[in-house]
Amino acid sequence: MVRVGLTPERLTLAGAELADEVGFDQVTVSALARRFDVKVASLYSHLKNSQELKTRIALFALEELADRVADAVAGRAGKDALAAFADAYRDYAREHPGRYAAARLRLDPETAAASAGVRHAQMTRAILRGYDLTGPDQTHAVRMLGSVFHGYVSLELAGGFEHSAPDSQESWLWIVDSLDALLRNRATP
Amino acid sequence: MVRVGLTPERLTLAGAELADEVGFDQVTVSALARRFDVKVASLYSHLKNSQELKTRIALFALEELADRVADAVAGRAGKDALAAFADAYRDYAREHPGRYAAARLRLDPETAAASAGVRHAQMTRAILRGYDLTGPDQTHAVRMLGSVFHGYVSLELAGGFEHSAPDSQESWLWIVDSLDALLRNRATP
DNA sequence: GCTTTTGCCTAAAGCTTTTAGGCAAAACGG
DNA sequence: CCGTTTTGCCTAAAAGCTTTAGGCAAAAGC
Repeated sequence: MVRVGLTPERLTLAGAELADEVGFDQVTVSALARRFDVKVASLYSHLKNSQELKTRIALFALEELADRVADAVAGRAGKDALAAFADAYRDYAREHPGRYAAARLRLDPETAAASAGVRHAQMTRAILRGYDLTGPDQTHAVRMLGSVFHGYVSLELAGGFEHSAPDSQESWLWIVDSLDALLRNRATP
Repeated sequence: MVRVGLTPERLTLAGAELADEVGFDQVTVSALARRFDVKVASLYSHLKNSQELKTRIALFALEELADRVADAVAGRAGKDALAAFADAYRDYAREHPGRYAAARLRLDPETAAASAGVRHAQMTRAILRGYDLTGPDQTHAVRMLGSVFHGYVSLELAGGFEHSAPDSQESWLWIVDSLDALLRNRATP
């Protein structure tokens, strides 16, 4: 009986990889056990249940994505920062579709409050510092940016823009451009 | 042995209702059988498999949503049409979260091409007739509108805007307003 | 080196999907 | 109206996923 050295962390990472390969909702405790070549029940010493596995992958993905975004926007401002933010988001989703899907898992409020989701919100607000938006306008803008980026990436991943011209990349640039113009127009004089 | 009168149509509708109650991914052949108080295997005379059930619900939802949107935008133009389109979309998602999730199911290309998804694209383009966009700009705009509306609705359904001011409704109006302005700015002179 | 802890195991129950084959109710045809 | 065909729901059963309980041996601690 050789010990493989399972830990919640290793299981989470392997789960994230599995998610990217087969899709987040195909991530099961069974599939993970196969991947480590151990019996299914063995994983239950490290995970409370299947839900915990998914939550852990979600938190991991949120963190990883937040790190990437932070890296991308560091030292940038204005439209430059906006584009870097948008690209970081989109690139992550394309490189790691399963993890991206995981990051969208609905977390219970306490878990969400303790997650890197908070950093995401902060960084979005930071982007908007370049645009002089005041009061509720800032929140509206945060919500709009979140919606556009999430919406676009999720439609793109679903293959929505695959079989039609122009290229998705062009639309992406057009949209980022438009958002920049929109935010500048909304700026308080 | 009383016959209940199962048909693919009744199963689809019941599946849609079930989706709204418990979430689209909790819709199972088993749950549906329980709802009709018949044995699970009985449903397999009417459905090829679980996937077909889900696809049927998705197609049903797409159709229903397209009907609603068509109704909402009929006789309107410009910003008025844009707002009606947006609201129809959002209201459907809030009234029928499970069906809305179903409508986002990834369909294989042929199924998608034969679905009401085509009408959705046409109606989005129709909205843009009020904004004099030419060539690729129109496609970019279609993609952006789809992204914003889908993104917002999906974040809202996930509870993303629940515990913070200002009210979600205000942001929604702000966003529709902003999109209208954006599209007017993009119009070719 | 001996004890305690830990990690992976077997066993088993419950749920979902799916296929195969059976029997009785409904529909059809004379 | 009765006999035949079709249809609809049934039982049975296999295979996969989740989860719990209890066991044994490897690793860690003294």
